[in-house]
Amino acid sequence: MATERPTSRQPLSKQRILEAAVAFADEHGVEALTMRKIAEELGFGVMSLYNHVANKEEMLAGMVDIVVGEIEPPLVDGDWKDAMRASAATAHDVLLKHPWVSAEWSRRMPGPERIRYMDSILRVLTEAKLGPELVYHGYHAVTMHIVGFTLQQIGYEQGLDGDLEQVASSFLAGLSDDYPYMADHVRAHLVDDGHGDEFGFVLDLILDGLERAAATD
Amino acid sequence: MATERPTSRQPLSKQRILEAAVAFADEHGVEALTMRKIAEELGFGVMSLYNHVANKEEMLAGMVDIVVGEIEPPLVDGDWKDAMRASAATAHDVLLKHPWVSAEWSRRMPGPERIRYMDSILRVLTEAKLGPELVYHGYHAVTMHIVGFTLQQIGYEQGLDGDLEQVASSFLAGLSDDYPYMADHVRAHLVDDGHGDEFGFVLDLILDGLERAAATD
DNA sequence: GCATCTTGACGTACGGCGTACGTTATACGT
DNA sequence: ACGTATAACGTACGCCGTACGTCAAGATGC
Repeated sequence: MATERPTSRQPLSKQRILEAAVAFADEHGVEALTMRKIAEELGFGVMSLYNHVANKEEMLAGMVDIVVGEIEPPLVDGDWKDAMRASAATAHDVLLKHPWVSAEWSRRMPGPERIRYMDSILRVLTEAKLGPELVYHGYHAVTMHIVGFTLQQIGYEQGLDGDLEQVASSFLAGLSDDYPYMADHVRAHLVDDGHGDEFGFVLDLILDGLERAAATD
Repeated sequence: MATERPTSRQPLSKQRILEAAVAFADEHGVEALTMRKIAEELGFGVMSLYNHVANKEEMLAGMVDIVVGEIEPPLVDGDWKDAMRASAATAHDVLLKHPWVSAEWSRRMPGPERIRYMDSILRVLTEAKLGPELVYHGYHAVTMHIVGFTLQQIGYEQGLDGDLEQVASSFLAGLSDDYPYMADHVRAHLVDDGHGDEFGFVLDLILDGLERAAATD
């Protein structure tokens, strides 16, 4: 007859808080995330969270870093472009699975997992013998592509929350005839999601460009 | 002896509100922007704003669109790559002048100015005879680069608010020896801001890649 | 000249937010 | 057995976006 309630009353911890917060943000969006809701989810009072995280900002930083930890870093042996493509693909998947992360990624100093990830990218580029200048630019180009592209993709997808066809056609209806190219582009979005692997297409533009630049040094 | 106060008491309007809000966000950051502060800035009560804007979200959308209107669209005659480069450069400048815009850009449906801008980009790409597939991908690649790159650049710059050298070296001091490539990269950031025009470098990677892809069709 | 309608200002109030602060109950080293 | 540290809790504060009701001044119709 102890006073403990048997319901999921493992003690609080930073890890448990962050995991609950990530799950909550995945489901309801990061803009709906509040300290009170996370506490409630875990069955504690709001202020108990503050024994484990300094404030909401630190919690968000920790959440981002947990998600970054899910990304597979590139393998170091084998073709460097294949390795980068494979790792970028997992990064793309992870960011799509946690749609709030891309927007948070940019405005924060990197946490431990992100440092680890950055280092692995830089290592592969360095060992690809691109030279310091191209490693520097290439690193920025690749990470920019991964986060920027995914961010744009997510923005587009939830801009037309739900029925693509309906939203697009009503958008087209309201579009002035002065913008025929825009109208064509929207229609192009409607013809299946074909257009192949667009993420990979642009990534290859960058990787091939780097390779070519290294060759003509 | 009328009851009017002479101080800047032109009547409120949506345009005046948006301009004040843009200026405020430029100075204090968009996260510090509140309806009360904008109203105070203009010398009115909070709720008077709501006679001109539906809510804060609509206000933010309007603010973004005003800034997008500052971007120079590409010229349609002359070399298409030159035109794209020039327009992208002004976009980059504008986004740097209003550092909060890049982050807001992505999560909104386009407003009138952004539609106008999108159409002008698509027109140049179309008239460059890239073919529909490359226009589609190229449009996404270019706009992704402009917004994504700038967003990343801004995040980096305000991540180390103030003295670059100091922040970077203290970051290096706390960095584990397990990440030598990362350390090298941070040091590379320290050797002047040289590295030339990185924004343009990556943009050229994309533009040249598009051109080459069009040639080998 | 008067009545009516419209516009845009205003103040009040509500629910929710992040979090500072003081209190209390449990666990543990001695 | 007894201090001490840890981590839970509740209360309270200031700020947020905004729903709602009010009201003065100008525009409009007669």
